[in-house]
Amino acid sequence: MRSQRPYHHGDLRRALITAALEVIAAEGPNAVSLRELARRVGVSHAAPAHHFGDRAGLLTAVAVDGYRLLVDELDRATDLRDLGGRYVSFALTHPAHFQVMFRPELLDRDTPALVAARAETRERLERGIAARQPDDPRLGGLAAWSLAHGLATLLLTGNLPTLEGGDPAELFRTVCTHPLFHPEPER
Amino acid sequence: MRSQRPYHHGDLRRALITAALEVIAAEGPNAVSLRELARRVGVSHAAPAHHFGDRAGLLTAVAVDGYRLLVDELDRATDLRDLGGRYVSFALTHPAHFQVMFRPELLDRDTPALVAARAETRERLERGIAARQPDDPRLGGLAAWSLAHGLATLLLTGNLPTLEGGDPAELFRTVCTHPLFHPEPER
DNA sequence: AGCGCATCTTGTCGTTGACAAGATCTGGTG
DNA sequence: CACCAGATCTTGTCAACGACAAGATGCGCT
Repeated sequence: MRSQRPYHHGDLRRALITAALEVIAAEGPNAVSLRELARRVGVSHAAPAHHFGDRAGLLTAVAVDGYRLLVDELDRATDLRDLGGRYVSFALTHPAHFQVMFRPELLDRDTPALVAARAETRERLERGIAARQPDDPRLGGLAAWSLAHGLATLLLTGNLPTLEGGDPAELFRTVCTHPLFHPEPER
Repeated sequence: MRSQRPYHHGDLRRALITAALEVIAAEGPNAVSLRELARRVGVSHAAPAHHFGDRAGLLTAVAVDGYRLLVDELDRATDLRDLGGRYVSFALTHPAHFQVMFRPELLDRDTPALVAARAETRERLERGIAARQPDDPRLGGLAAWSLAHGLATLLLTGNLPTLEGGDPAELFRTVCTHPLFHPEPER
């Protein structure tokens, strides 16, 4: 048991990311303040700068964390629709991560770790698509990703009040097979 | 010609919104500062507060402005796919508006003008859907809106580097009819 | 002529991000 | 064991910001 407050925190980096996720979940990424995170964790106001450089550096670390979790989730998918369902489900179960991941102006977009994590995610998505659309994986990936991402975003931003509550992954599967997208809808 | 700087600006409200749109387009909504907008327009640092209350009030006004433009655009649509195409196209031609419109934590979500503008937009989308899916307009609307919104968002956030450059409305139409969404994809 | 109110200004406070310089601890080398 | 190098954290400071308060200005209406 540490007497009071040891000079070295132990795992300050991880603690700050966790605190940031709490703030983001409660009040959004804009409410994240390095000084308040430092206060929560019990260190001085300038301690975070050592680990992350600046605010963008911290949020970039959060985004990388999120991409890793998403990759783990996508790796469990059994087929393409399950892939989309897991994508939407991830967004709703990890809203704090998801929000930061797709807000480029908050991030250091060229950080190697972020570039790598994003590439890994895209690889998972394209692999899932290619298994079913070997001739045109790029366009198919765009279509599936757009639908999943749009559904997730609209749910997260509270633009679909009447439809909340159900299982998001199942909702995606339903939407995915909707006849609206058929080439000959009138039969 | 006004001598130097008349005490009353004339149309400060509009001027501030315009300045805000410039800043958002250049550096994103987080870079918007009431004081810098005041500086650009040539008024004192507290002048904006009179028109918008606070920062959220100003961004809410921007969002309302955007919803009105979007409604005007959607009203020109000839059919459902054109509707989606115009939606995606609007997002890419008015990125500043679009970003603010779907970032609820930046806005005063209960402002009557915003609620009304959002309802009007939703009405346009659902009307377009209902014309083709009279039995289940809600789910069809969700599907089409998700696809359009997801495509727009991914394009805006720079997650689709290899596909940029083409006409976004046409891209939507292509994606919309992709066989990926067919109930029996293997035929 | 003059009153009321919207509009705009000046002044101020607490908070923040960023930077600089110094204190403290840890791990490894001699 | 002595000790050093670097990683980790602290204290101090600055400019910018949002918000608020109080006062100045000018427009429109009576």
